[in-house]
Amino acid sequence: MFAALGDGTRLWLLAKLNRGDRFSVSQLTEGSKLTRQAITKHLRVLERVEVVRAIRSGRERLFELNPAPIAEMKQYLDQISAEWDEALGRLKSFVED
Amino acid sequence: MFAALGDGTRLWLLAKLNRGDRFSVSQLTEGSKLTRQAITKHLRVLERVEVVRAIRSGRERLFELNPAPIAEMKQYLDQISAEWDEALGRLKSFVED
DNA sequence: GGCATGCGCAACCTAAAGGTTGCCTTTCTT
DNA sequence: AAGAAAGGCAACCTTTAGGTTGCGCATGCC
Repeated sequence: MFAALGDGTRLWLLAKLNRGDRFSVSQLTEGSKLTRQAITKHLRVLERVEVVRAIRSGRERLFELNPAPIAEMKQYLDQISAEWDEALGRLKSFVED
Repeated sequence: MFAALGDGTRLWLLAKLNRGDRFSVSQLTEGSKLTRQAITKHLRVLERVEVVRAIRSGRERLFELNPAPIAEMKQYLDQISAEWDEALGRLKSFVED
């Protein structure tokens, strides 16, 4: 999941899909300096971790964002910082004693 | 940042540091099947994005977690899902009209 | 039917990521 | 003072990630 977002091009794709519109592969390729194939590969990566979802309409594949795994990730980060805060709390009360 | 967390070993390291304790390189290497050098490299990656911080004490380098960039990342994800929710809202009111 | 459009598949290339090994320096211990 | 413990550095290897090119297959349009 983190790895899927750990690439500039893919973050850029997410940004394009962010407004809630659906885009075809060719549309997503526009303005990217990369080949359609490259974009396809990136989309495949995003698809595998389900942060993006494709529905085919005729000869096109329209991609849209899927918010669920993003929420999951936030939870994970919340957990990390919560445990960290707790640890800081323990340290503080230890120092104060 | 995402890329830095996009590796199993590094997530594992973060998990070890998560309780708020400080660990030396050797300590972090224990139980990991990898060489000390490999761990060092991973730590360097985490250090570069500042999710981890090292302080040297004698001949050791003690690593600790730095919560700030994690919070930053959460904010970023919040922004994504907020914009997505907003888009869904627009869609909903459009359908209802 | 015939041609353009939108994609997928496969082969291939190159650079970078992940790992190991060997050796050297610094610090601690006794 | 000498040896052990903790690390850093550099060279090297192997796999994977990111990209391109060429071709083939549907779908849409006239």
